[in-house]
Amino acid sequence: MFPSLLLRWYKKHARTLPWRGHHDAYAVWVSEIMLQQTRVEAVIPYFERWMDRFPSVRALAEASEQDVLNLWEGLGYYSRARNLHKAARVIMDEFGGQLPRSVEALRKLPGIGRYTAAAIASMAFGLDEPTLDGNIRRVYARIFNVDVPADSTAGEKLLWQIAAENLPRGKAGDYNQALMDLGAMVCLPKNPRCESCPLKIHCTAFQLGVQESRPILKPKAEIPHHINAAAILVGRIGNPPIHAVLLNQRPSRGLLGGMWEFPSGQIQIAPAKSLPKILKESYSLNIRVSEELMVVHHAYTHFRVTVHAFRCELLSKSKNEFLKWVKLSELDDYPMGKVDRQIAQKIKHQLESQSSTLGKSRVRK
DNA sequence: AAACCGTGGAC
DNA sequence: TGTCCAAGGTT
Repeated sequence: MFPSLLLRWYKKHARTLPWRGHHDAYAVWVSEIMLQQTRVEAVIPYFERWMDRFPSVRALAEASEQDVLNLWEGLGYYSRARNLHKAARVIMDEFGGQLPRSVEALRKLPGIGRYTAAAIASMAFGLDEPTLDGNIRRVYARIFNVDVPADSTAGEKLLWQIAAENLPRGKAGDYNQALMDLGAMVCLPKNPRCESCPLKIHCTAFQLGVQESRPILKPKAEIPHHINAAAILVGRIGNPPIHAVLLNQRPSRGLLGGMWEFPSGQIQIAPAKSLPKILKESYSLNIRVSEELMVVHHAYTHFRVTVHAFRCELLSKSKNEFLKWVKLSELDDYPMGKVDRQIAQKIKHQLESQSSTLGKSRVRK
């Protein structure tokens, strides 16, 4: 029925994307991981840089995690990068550098779930595997007017079944991508372009005029708002002494795992007063607050945060193994989340303009 | 099952 | 301006 209509539409309207036509399973894999919860436009420059720097499974496996996270900085969901890195080493060790050619084996690799395994299997290996992502879920929920929550257990089961039943044999790769292109360009979440949709005559939700309210999704929990305080400790290291700042490496699990940050903590109120106590408890750092440098607002997926960044003075040395003095000139080599990168940039500019002013005044005399 | 995990663009 | 949400996976 509609699969052949969709494939015909796809031949004419398929997007030209850097990872299409690669027929290199590694490129397909990298692109699928990057595309998880991330828009095509955001992925393209990262994909190009990645394939340039890590052109093969071997190149990725031999890289350091620091290098991997640096290339990923700004894309978000950093466990994807760490899992990609881990999986590359598994593929070298257990599969001789070649991706396994079955969904079962692919799914055992870290970072590859049901969707990604089927996407790689169908697109890179030509296997008859149906898949389901946010686009395909929306397209099917409209065509078949699915009226149970699409993100519930029952809804997911039904939609995966629909995906399997409608899969044209021998064309799964193109078909899966066609569904996603349709979802991204025509069957949009809001204001879908139904009049130019090749499947409108088959779309139950469109016939009933309820396409805007499909898929039905479960209500989302409210997100909390936190207040954080961060300490900017400036020192001098090396000979001749160069400006450096004290950074902390976050634990490998959880938010911004493995990334670097300015020592910080969550507080209730009165950030300047609370900061010394927090740093004492969390990092064994004895500090005195000197001045407030900046305030940063940021929205993560599950909470919002307001960060107060303070210039501070170190009162005694700390032995915390996760803390490190980093030269301003080497700040870019340390992967950070957006908030800390913003703070780092500001500190860098401030100290650079300071030292250049001092330099000029010295020259004058 | 529900919570957790980033960022940026569109409206 | 706040809200939604985008080629999901893990715990």
